[in-house]
Amino acid sequence: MRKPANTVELKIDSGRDQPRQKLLTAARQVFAEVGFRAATVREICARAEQNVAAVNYHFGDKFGLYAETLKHETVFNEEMADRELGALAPKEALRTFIVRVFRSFGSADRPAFYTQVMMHELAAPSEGLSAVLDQVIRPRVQVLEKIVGLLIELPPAHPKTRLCVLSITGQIAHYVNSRALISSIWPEWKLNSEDLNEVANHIADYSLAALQTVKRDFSQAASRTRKTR
Amino acid sequence: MRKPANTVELKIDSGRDQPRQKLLTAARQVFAEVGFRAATVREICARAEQNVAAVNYHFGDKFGLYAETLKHETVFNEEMADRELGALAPKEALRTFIVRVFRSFGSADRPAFYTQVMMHELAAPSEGLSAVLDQVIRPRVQVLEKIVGLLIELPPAHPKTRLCVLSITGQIAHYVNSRALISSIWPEWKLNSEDLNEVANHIADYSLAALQTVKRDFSQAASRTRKTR
DNA sequence: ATCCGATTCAAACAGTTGTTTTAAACTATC
DNA sequence: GATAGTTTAAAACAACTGTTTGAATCGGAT
Repeated sequence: MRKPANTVELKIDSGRDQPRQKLLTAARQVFAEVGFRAATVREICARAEQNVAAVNYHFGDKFGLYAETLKHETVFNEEMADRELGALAPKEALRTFIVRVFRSFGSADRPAFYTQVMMHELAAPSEGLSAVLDQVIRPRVQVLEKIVGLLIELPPAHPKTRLCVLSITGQIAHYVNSRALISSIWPEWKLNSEDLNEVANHIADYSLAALQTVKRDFSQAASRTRKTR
Repeated sequence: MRKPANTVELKIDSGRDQPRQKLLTAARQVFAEVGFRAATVREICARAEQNVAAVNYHFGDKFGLYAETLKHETVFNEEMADRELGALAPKEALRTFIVRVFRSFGSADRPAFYTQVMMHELAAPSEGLSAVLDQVIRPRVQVLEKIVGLLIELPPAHPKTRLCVLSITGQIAHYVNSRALISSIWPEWKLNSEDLNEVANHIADYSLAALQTVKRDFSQAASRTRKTR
């Protein structure tokens, strides 16, 4: 035991690092299920069929494994998605964006890794939050700001654009964050991928209708003070 | 030490149970901050200026304290609020409902207890989830179903009503669940109570516009199959 | 076959957790 | 004021955590 890895060590002989890969996939499972803090290296090692010391040997410590886990899944293609969506009319761009995000959540019984990790990070933030934020959230928000800006004819950075973007992302995130709650309130609601597709289209319809009204109303009566009583 | 409380024991001599109350308020703080699992009885007892054994003596075990904590805050006046909303026109009822929920979240620096506990429960559910669900969530969802049903002229139990309700609750919940994320993306966005009031009114405007379109569109073309491409 | 570094393993370590124990302090009643 | 029941307090317990240790094992170059 001489070089217990803190320097990341490129490792191009990737054919022969089964333990690392097994640890990574097991870790992704466990971190997604219970979050960083509640995850135990013993559980991870058990699933990966590795010794308890393997995590510290290969990744330095528990958080090193977590960070590697977050890094590894970053094979997203924002530019392509951006270009692709830019070619569509804004209305259809919004709809396909929503449908695509929903699809990336995975099915009801097998939600995607980032989806679950983000929930844990939001409830009990660790150092990993900013990584997920930079790599997954921020780019998508920028795409949405652009689309919504076109739809309501306001700049992407306008406060009203931001509110509308959050109205959309809020609707989407709800089916991730509160899935347990929804299933508990409406037990017959299965939320399989077909259902989620219907939900995605509902959100698109709902938001397109709202955005059209925003476009119409917001331009002139920008500063309407409303009493909340 | 003879009767270490598992039978709840009404305790009407409430003037003299400082330790219990101090434990409960300290526990609410800690549970809200880090969730049930990550909370430690030592931290709770330290804040309550009580001995470590106090939790087990007064509440049986850690979860007994948690359950009592959840039970105790249920002195809400939902019924009154419900009756009050029924007297308003549906549009204004929706707006005041949203504003009121936002207000119950507390200000930015001091979010309400249930709000934070629910986040932790959703990310890492414990036995306490169903309690919060029954006492806080379900009643409010029913109120919303009624209002939205009136607005889109569909029964409260209709699937489309459900989707619209979730579109509204999703927008609201987003400012709770993802507050850390929002503050990180738009650091200048302070989200004080004035901001939140503006957000609440935006959500009302946004949703009223969408619901009007739903009412218009949904009645005739109920089963429109849409290709997602 | 031999050697040396890299890897694996069982065991142990140090710290934290919820809970229990045991005795002391308190409180109200006779 | 003595006494029985209730409450507090310090300490210890057992289980679990991430991490380290040091020896055993492996795999390829000599």
